[in-house]
Amino acid sequence: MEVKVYNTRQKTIILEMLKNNKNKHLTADDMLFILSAQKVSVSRATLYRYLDVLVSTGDVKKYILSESDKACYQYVDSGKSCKEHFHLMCIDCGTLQHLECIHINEIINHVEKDHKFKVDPGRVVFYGLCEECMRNKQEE
Amino acid sequence: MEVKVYNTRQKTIILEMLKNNKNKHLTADDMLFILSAQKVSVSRATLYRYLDVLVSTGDVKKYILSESDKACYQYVDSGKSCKEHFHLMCIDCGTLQHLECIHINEIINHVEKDHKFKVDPGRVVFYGLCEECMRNKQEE
DNA sequence: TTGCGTGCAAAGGTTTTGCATGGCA
DNA sequence: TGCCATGCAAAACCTTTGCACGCAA
Repeated sequence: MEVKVYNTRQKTIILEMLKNNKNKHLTADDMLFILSAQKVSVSRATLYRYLDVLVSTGDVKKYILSESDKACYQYVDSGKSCKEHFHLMCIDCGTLQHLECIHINEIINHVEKDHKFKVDPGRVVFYGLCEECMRNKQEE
Repeated sequence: MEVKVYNTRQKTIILEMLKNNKNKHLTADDMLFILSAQKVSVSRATLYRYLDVLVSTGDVKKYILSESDKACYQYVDSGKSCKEHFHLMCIDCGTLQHLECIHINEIINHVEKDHKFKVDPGRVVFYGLCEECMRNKQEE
């Protein structure tokens, strides 16, 4: 049985805000702050509930940066299907790169065949250091 | 001025337990469960306090596997570098599998060399379906 | 004896949930 | 009108902290 989904003012507001902050990693608090600065109001519960939905549909990535224990969220452009490629998240600067690469797909097939585990690429995030941050680390 | 450090029963118990579970990611709850099964008791506060010390000395690695907000800890043998393995998290039943596999190292090297991104394997989680849940899905 | 370590309970901060109300289709 | 979504407050959750007592050296 199909579950109906309603469009609401709150969902529109949240989605717009996420799209306007595409390249930033936002905590729930950050988002509530942004929204309150815009003089629009969404309850914390609604925000978390909708973020959960967006994460499960793959429109938003959720991750936890090492330092703080807070969850961060980032909107992912669904123009190109992000469900079929991987993501590289820099743990220093927070930049999210999209990685399309045959080798990765080979690995997925390997894991499914030989390890009996069907990976959902859209949900996987590789954490590490991007080129720039790696260089900065070495200079320290 | 030097701060004195005392050896105690609790510290010995915790360190032994961590060494006996070298290749596993343990949450605080996991550890308390293991200890209670061994019929030894350490308070939660003491556990967290000592883990903090071990993390700061580098004997224990702390990280948060994304999406579960729990901190994981792992004893690190000072001799060898931390084993490079990935994790398979079943999005249905929540089981976490440890995946040690040569192909993984190839992928890490490939991503570092050709995509200029240094992956930290300890923090990467592959989300997907385990064998059992995959079978259950197909039967539905 | 000194003062670090411990256990308990309470507090802290983030996220989730129960319930009555609001509002989309 | 049916029933999903929302807001509020409370609960759940993991982790930290204050305080008095215990215990290593």
